[in-house]
Parts: sequence; structure tokens; C-alpha cells
Amino acid sequence: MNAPTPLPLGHSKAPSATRGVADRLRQAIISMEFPPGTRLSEGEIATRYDVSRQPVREALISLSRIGLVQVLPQRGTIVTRISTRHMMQVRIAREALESAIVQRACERFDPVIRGSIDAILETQARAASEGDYMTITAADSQFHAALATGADCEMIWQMVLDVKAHMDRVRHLTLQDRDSMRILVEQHRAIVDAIDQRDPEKADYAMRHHLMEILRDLPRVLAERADYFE
Amino acid sequence: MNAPTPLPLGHSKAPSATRGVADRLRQAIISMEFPPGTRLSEGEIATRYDVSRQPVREALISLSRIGLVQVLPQRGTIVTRISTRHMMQVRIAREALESAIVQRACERFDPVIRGSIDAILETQARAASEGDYMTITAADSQFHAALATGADCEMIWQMVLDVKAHMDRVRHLTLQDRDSMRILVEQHRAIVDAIDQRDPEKADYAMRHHLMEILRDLPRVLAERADYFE
DNA sequence: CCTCTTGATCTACCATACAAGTCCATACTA
DNA sequence: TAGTATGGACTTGTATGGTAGATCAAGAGG
Repeated sequence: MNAPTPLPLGHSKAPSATRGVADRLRQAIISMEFPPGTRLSEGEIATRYDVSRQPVREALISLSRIGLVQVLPQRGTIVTRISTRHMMQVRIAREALESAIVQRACERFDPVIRGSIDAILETQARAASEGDYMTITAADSQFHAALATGADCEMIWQMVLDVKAHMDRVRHLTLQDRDSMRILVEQHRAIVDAIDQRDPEKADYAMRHHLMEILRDLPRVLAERADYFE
Repeated sequence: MNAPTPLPLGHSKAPSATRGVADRLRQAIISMEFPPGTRLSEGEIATRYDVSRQPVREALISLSRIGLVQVLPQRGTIVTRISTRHMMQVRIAREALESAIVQRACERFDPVIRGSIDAILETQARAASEGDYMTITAADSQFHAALATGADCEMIWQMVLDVKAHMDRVRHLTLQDRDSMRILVEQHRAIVDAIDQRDPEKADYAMRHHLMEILRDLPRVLAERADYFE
């Protein structure tokens, strides 16, 4: 609280318990291990992950900021249910942010990262032909992250990650066939092509078209698993 | 962690200490009471606000997610310094999000909220002619919030609030004269006009033009207060 | 003068104990 | 039977003590 002290920086890489619990919980929620509506108890999670209640509590605070869980004071914590209204806003937000990213990418893009993207796309194409869902998903995340990093939009990418969590959760409910996987890769290629051509409008269109696809099956999921929705 | 239980809802409105500390700290940082680079200590803030360290800690976690503070494990917590690179991304993100909001507002907008906006603008116009900075700022926030709410984008507004905090902090460093206040109100009117006319392109342009204005004086501040930047 | 060690003193982190609110089954009452 | 207390078993919220890690200053040794 005193005078602005430089506070010298040295790097520490100790993985805190809070961070660990947050990551595990986040993954568990996105992967539907804890489906929407699941009641989470600080104490229960603490014993399960073998930490005290405090790190769990702090992890839940972070997740509640993203909107993955809802903390109801003195009453409990639940995994947030899916709402079409919320998902609509999530889609709008992600479209807006990622569209801005690719448009900026058309202005300037780190050539080194540009090179690494080819490798990502190749990995993804191979995984698509093999129907390797895990690799596809990982590469997809890497692709979008590389776009943001290359366009010098790392902070915006952090925001995208938050809304992306909601979309990933829905995507885990929709089975992906190989055709849709191949389409995914083609859409990625279209985005990169537009950036290479320095064509903002084309990049914008390609990205929005790509993101629109993801929530295509939301109505069907709603019909099948109404208990996941609110 | 069990079966998805409905978890009946009843309303509680207890203002938690954590929330209180978070709000006060947030305000203190934005208003430059705690300028960039200020060292914050959990214990010190706890005694100052007369709560224990735990609520303070949780509040700091929330603020660190927004990016207003940086928690360095085992070393300390500081109020984040301003970086032009970060502010560039903040501007891009806010433009993208609020542009999306007004474009959606052109499709559908709650008529009741539309009515309330006139009152906000009138309040703001009066405050502008009187040079009432506090009222201007409050009304500005209300205006943008009303746009988001009317367009049914409340979740997106939450995201905007986070990036807006950074812009508000910078704005606190730039003195506002009455002319720029009047311009502000006119820009708000232009946005509303475009929405009334259901003209997405016009609304988009008006919003981006409005937001661009805010960071106009950033270079000057950088020159004057280099110690606030990194 | 420079380098390294050492220990005092900070910090955030984590665990534990306690407080307070909510819900629900049960028993009591009219 | 219907309605209402009541007590206990949850929940999250808050307070506090202890721990490990980081920094820094003083001093020893070269």
C-alpha cells in the first residue's frame, strides 16, 4: 500500500493447489464429467482432490466468474445449466472477439507463428482423416490460440478462452463425424488464406462462418437432454 | 457432486465481506487512489478495511482475473501498470463487444429500456453543461449498460465491464473539459439514433467512433506519468 | 572491491476452526 | 388432517495460525 516500489521480478513456477484444482474442475465440467446441474460441495471436492477447502473455494470463485458454476451463499454450488439465451450471447461475444483478432491479423502477423500454423493444420488434417477426436480438439485450440498470439492479441485470447469453455461444453454433447471434422480443417484453411491475402472482410466472413457451425446442433441437444438446460 | 438436484432457490441478499472489499478495491484502483505500481498487502488491506485476510485474498483473486492487480506468489501483489500494448487490446475488445451489442440492438430492442435511455441522456446533457464530472461518468456507465440490457446482452455487458475498468482508469488521468463532455453526449445520441433507425452499419460506426475518442489522450499521459506505465 | 553465505523479515499460500445461514425431517399442536 | 415449531445436518462465509518461498541486508571470506 506504500509508495510504488518496483518489486523486482524473478520467476517461480510452483503450481499452486488453487490453480491445480481450478484446472481439474474446469476440465471436468467441460468434459461433462460434472454435467450441468451437478451439486458441488467445497468440502467434498476438497477431500476428493486431497486439499483443504480453501484452494477449492478459490478455484470455485474463478470458475464462477467465467460462469461455469454458480455459488449460492450458504446454500451450495452447482454446475451452471446451459441456457439458449446465454449461449446466444456467448456466440456473439466469441464471434466479435475472434473476428477482431483475424482482422488485426490481416494488418500484421508474426511470421514465425505463421509458420507454426501450417504444422498445426497438418496435424489436424491427419487427425481428421483418422477420426481422432482428442487430437482434433487440441489442435483446434492451438490454432485459435496461434491466431491470437500472432496478431499480438494475447489478452483478448484470454477472454475468448472464457467464452470458449461454454461452447466446448456444448460441443462435447454433439457427436462429431469425420465429415464435419474435415469441414473444420477446411474452414481453418480458409481463415489462414484470407489472412495471407491480407483481406480483412474475407477473414471476418471465414471466421464467423466457422464459429457459426459449432452451435448448429444446439437445438437437437436441447431436445434430447432437457435436464441440462434451464 | 451427486445427482443433479434442483437445489431450490430462495433469495438472500447478504452483502459478503469479500464482495465489499472487491468493490472498494476496484473503485480505489480505477480512481487512482491506488495508482499503478502500488504494492498491496493482504494483511495491510485487511486491517485497513477491518476484515480478515481471507476475504481480501479472495477479492484480490477476482481483481487479478480482470487484470487490475497482479498477484506474485510468495512475493506480493501490485496494482497493474498500464501498458500501451494492453490498452490497444482493451480498446479492440471493447469495440468488438459493444459494436456487436448495438448491431444486435438494431434487430431487437426492449421498448421500455429504450424509454429510459432518453432520461439518461437528458441527465447527462444537463451534467455536461454544468461540468459535473461525477454525474457524467455515472450516466455514461448507465447508458452503455442500458444498451446492453435492452439488446438482451447482459452477459456480454459483464465482459465489457471488465475491460471498461482499464479504460476508466486511463480516463481518470485525462482532464475532461466541457466541450469534450458535450461531444460525448452527442455521440451517445448518434448511437441511439442509429438504433432507432435500425441501421446496423451506422450504429457500428457511431459506437466505434465514440470508443475511439476515449483513448485519444493516452500518448500525452504516457509522456507525463511514465512511472504509471511499464 | 567483489562474491558468497546467512539469517531476519517480508510475502502469499494453505489448513483448520468457528460462525452464520439454509433446508428438511420430525414432532408437536390445533 | 393440516399447519407450525424445532432441532439437526448440511451449506458457504470468515477468522486465524502456521508454512514455504522470496527478498534483502549484513557480514565473512577471497
